[in-house]
Formats: sequence, structure tokens, C-alpha cells
Amino acid sequence: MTVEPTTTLSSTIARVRDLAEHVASNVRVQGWLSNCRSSGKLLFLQVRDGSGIVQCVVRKGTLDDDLFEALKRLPNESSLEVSGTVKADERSPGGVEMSVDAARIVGEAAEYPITNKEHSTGFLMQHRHLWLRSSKQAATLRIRARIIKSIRDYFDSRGYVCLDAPMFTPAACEGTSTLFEVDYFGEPAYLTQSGQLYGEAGAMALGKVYVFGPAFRAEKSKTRRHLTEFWMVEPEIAYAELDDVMDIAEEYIATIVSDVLADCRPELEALERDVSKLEAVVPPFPRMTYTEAIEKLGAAGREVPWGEDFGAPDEDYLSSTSDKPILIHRYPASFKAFYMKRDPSDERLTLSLDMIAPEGYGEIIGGSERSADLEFLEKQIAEHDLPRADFEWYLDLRRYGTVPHGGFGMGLERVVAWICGTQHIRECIPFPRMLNKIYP
RNA sequence: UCCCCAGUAGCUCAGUUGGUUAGAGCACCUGACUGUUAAUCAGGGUGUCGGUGGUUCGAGUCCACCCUGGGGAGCCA
Repeated sequence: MTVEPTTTLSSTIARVRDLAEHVASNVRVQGWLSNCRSSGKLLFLQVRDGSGIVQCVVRKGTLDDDLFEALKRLPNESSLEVSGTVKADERSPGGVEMSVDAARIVGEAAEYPITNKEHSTGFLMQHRHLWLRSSKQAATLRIRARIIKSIRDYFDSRGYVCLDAPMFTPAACEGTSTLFEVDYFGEPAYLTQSGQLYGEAGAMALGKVYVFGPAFRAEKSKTRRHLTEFWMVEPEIAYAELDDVMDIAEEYIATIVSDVLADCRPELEALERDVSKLEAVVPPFPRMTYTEAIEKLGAAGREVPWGEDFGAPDEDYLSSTSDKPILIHRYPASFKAFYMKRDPSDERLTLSLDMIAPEGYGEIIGGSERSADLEFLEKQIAEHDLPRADFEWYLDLRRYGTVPHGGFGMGLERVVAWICGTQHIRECIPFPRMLNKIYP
């Protein structure tokens, strides 16, 4: 039911975030009721418009009595427009409030399932489409958007070309992880796990590129660090060697953190993030080889046999030794991808790197220098039992003007989780896709 | 895929050794209150105890299997 206003709504529409600029003027806010408190002939409407929440004070008598009563009974998350004079007021949660002189109920809500009290994660995830309205979730999504802008700005301003890799692929890029199979006109095809190989083709054409898009992995992972659909940023740079790749990764991550600190203070505050932890993320980051990391783990009583990958608890230990991200390089070839270049000084090693985020957020970057050698890659494809025919185009990149090159992949949601201080990455993407979870 | 925990009102949970009619807070509804901050105060109980089968005189409670959710491992970004 729509209740007509007793007076006209202001023609000046303002965003809650900007209300401080409108003190003493009459503006209209378009939003949703996040909560309502009443005290006799006063109503305190907490109105949310996506940019913030403002307290709107309604005095009985200033509006039509029917409208006043309707507002008093208005369920949370009903949509409404209010207008009135903006005032600075210390008693108001935002420091600014509106003295309402006109209002219109746009859509009265049914009883809203999410309350100010506790809810289980399972319940909130089932209502993800509504949970996004909560202040912490909205803050996380704003920071995610800022991080995406920072990523694009970083590469665009340094001569990289954004290169969109295909989502449908004929075969596995890395051959190991589980693939989502789709029916492609009667033939099997797969959703991409990584755009990297296409990024390499792009780097040979354009010099420096970055692939930015979703990746799909049908791993039956059930941890706070995994999604079946996640977003990945993959720069690929012609003529870059391992040390160049590490320098870029370091500068890039530091820039993202610095941009968020500069532009997202209210969001970080809403998330109760300890910003001093982020302010410490300044180059240079500690670097160690895989072998040095194994020794460090061994000295701490955590024996990992040389040649085996670290487990998540091992990574957490290593990251706990620094308040910055750490770079670990030169992993053994035994558990790394087929296309990585070997270390000329020790053929057992790859010229690879991982970056591990502080505070136990795990691996956020994995990358390497790629092998530029045709014969080596032919042998690797055979040894890894990969379908040679599907990789002929990739081998062409070595046949026609091969050069040293390298790059890395960054998992967006893991970076968002780390910067926001969010325990589980499912809250760092609007609609997470996880093992057995595809609704809503 | 493996290990651990949980499933009782719309939500979060309690429910003793198996024993009569199933309990609380919040949400919600009604009323009071001219400055509330998750407002407060008074009144109101809304239920296929996850499902199926079993043990028993009797099952929310015990057993088996299944389903769903949560935490962790492996794997990864």
C-alpha cells in the first residue's frame, strides 16, 4: 500500500554518504528502513540507501497521522523516501540526522528474516541475497570493488593490456585439478581453470597483458579458502624473468593495500579491521627459497620432507613469522606445473614463486617464469600425460619467436578476505559457489 | 574423498537417568512513552523435535542408515 505524502518530497536527492555537505538544506533520501525506534510521539527511522545509514527523526504532527502510524509499524527493509532538513546532531549515530517533513512508503516489506541478533552462517548464506544489505557485507563488497579498480589501475597505468581469456576450453590448463565438463555441441569442453596459457599468447602479441576473469575448479574442497568459482588476475610479461615477476608481485600487492587504506576507511572501520596490520604492508617483503623455508619449518619442529609441498598449517606458521606477505621461490618441480622453467643452477627446482599473506590468510599469489624451450615443453607434456593436440597452439608460441617470460595468478577473494580481515572467503564474493552450494 | 561437531518455534538455543500437556530469549502482534542508540516497560506462544527404520509398556532423548549445515585435512588461488 502506498501512502501519499502530506507535503511534497524535496526535489534534491542526496546520498547518505554526502549528507554532511547538505547541512541546513532540505533534501530527499531514497532507501530502505534498516531499523525503527520510537519514543511516544517521536520516531527514529534508520534509513539505509546503500551508501550509508542516516537517522531520520519524525515528530508526530509534522506528517499526516495515518502516515505517522504507518511509519511506526513499517517492517524493517521496507523501501521509503524521506525528505527534510539535514542537521548536525551529536546524539545521532552518524553525527548528522534528518528532521523529516515529508515521507513516502514505496514498498512495505514482509517480515524480514535477518534480525539484529545472531544467525548461523548456513542461514545467512541461504539468504545471501538479503544478507548483502547488512553493513559488514556491504562494506566487504565495496572494498572488493575498490580492489578491482586498483588492480586495473595498476596494470593499465603501466602499459599492460587487459586480455580476456576464454571460459570454454578444450583441455585442462594445468592438467591436475578437477574440471567442470560442459556439453559443447556434442563434444566435451571444460570451464577454464586459469587463463594463463592464453595470457602467454597475449604477452607474445602485446608485450604485457593481464587476464582478469572467473576461474572454475571442481575440487571437492571444503575450507575457508576455496570456492568452485573465483576471480583471478593473471599478468603475463614478455622478457620478464623470475626476479622481475617477484618485484612486480610485491609492488602490485603493496599498491592495492595502499589504495584501500586511502579510500576505504569507513568500510575498514565497519569491519573492525585492525588497519595497523595493513599499514605494515610496505616493500620489501621477506623472500626465501623453498629450501630455506623447509629449514625454517624444521627448526620450528615442523618437519616437511624436501620435495613435498607445504600444508596450510605450515604456510600459516611461515606467514606468522612476518607482519608482511612473504615470497617463497624456487619450489621443486615434483609438485609444480609442467610449463615452469627449471632453475639452471639446480634442475630439480622451478623458477616459481608463491606469496603468502600475513595473519594466516594463506597463498594469495602463485607464479613463475615460464619455460621458453620447445623441446623441454614437448617432453613435459608427454610426461604429464597431457593431450598433445590440445597444446599445439601453445607450443607454437615457442616455435615463433620464443622469449623468456613470466607472470603470476592472484586469487581475488583471498586478497579481499585478507584485507577485510574476513575469516571465510565466501563472504568476499557476492554469490559464492562452493561444494554442494549453488543457491541463491 | 577423509575426520570431527550439530540439526527442537521465523532466528539463536535449553530440554537431567528414556516417563504426564514441549521451554527461554529475540523477532512478530497489542498497549505506554517527545531523544531513541540492538531503546525500554507491560501483555500475547506461533512446533511434522531433519528423514526413514529399529529397540521399548513408553523415544526430542537410545541404535542403524540417509539428508542438510558447520569446522578441519588433502588440493589449490
